[in-house]
Amino acid sequence: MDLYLHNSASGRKERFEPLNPDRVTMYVCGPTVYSRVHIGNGRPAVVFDVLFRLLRVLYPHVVYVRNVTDIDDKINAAAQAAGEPIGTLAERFAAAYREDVDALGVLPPTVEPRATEHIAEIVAMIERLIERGHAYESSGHVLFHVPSDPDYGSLAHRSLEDMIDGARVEVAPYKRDPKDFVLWKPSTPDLPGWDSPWGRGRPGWHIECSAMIRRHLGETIDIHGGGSDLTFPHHENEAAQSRCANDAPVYVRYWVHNGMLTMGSEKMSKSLGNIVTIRELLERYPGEVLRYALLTGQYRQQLAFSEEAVERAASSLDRLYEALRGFDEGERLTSDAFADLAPDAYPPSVMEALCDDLNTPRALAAMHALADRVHRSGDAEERRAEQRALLAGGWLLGLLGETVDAHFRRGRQIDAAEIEALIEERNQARRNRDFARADAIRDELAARGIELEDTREGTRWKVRG
RNA sequence: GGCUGGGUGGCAGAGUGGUCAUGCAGCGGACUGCAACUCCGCGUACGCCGGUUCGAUUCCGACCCCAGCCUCCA
Repeated sequence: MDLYLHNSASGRKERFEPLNPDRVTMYVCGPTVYSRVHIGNGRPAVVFDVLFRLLRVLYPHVVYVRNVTDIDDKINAAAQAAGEPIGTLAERFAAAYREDVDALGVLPPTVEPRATEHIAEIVAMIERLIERGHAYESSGHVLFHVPSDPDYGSLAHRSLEDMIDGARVEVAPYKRDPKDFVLWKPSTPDLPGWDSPWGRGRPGWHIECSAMIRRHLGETIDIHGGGSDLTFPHHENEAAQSRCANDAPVYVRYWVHNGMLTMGSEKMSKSLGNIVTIRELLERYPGEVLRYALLTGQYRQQLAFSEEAVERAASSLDRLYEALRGFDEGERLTSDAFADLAPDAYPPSVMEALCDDLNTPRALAAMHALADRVHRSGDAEERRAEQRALLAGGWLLGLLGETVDAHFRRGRQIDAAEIEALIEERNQARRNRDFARADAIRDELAARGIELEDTREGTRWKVRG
């Protein structure tokens, strides 16, 4: 099955053809680790996790790199404010990030490189840029000279004339051109720094990604992902650096950008202060519910985030889990086993939706259609087959990874034996047509948040969502 | 101002030149002792104005409105 992805560079949906099908490469901009991330930061993690899963199904070998930016002025500032060593703070938030996205069902990437572990590569790349006449040293800084790259602006679709010089940035006197940006800057003794041909200093943000990609994935990669707000200037600058420092004619074959989450009508962002952290949400909702909510919109569109959206996601997800009732958990495949299934072992409807530029809303609709098929299945064997299909589709989306039992207990510690005993007592009362007693027991359980359902197979229970 | 992407039923959100998205919520019915789950069914949805067409929410043009990027930002 062919995969189609929207390429930001061309502005259109293109058939995905990896440079080398035996080694598909993908890089996604990870977090700058100076605080807890918000749910908007969770969107690319989840979106590209779905793409990673899909690629693993379609190709034998996928290398997925998601970096950690652990050298940045904001980290320095946060460490100072917290009275904590910079490295300790960065490490703490890197761990927090992993914890947060793990709760969202995001698989670990193949490599998670840190900027500070690639200083040698960064310095070497800057030296190449200077040699080739694309960068220059000035007042202890090294700057990329934007006019030296004839293709600058090709990703973000803007000409140099479009960019109003220094419209919103004060132009530093050491820049030859207002658009020139920093590759290396000097550090003071109290700040992290590394020796370099230009003195003790630290790298600029854009060069980190260029260097890490070159080191781990090579000069040309298949997919580069990230939020649409990184397209300019981050990715444009990154592309310029790599184009000019590398020998390969192409840097990124497919640029893939996710749209922003909005709160009300505005983008969720730290600068606007309208954020809600993943951590805060996890105190109230399962990570899987948050993931479902993030998948209700196609990744390129803006997605309206709200409490109501999360509540809706919770109800929708319950519906899928209801269809898994009675599934023998012993038959459940591990995540790795799912990844190794042949592409045609996944429900075609879900595959087709995802192969069409990751149309997750359509994939979720397909999941609900599969759930319907479970409910309408004739015999136990057919039902089991439909449930297996549902689970395979679920794996692609990173959903339905819990057992039905665990899902409906909603993280609560419950004495199942006691509940079962009460249910038996109630059923005895029902047999005796003592409905007052039966209802009293049901009400008592309901007060504890436990709902009962009488089915042909007997009575079952779940914790109210 | 430049460059992107949008405006779909109560809400969220797909999609399509002429039959159905899907989910949540709501309503009616079946099932149930009553519920819940499940099932069946329901609701004059496609910003505005023109054009093309036998037929447009879908194509074309104008207009209005919204959001993102152009500064750190997923």
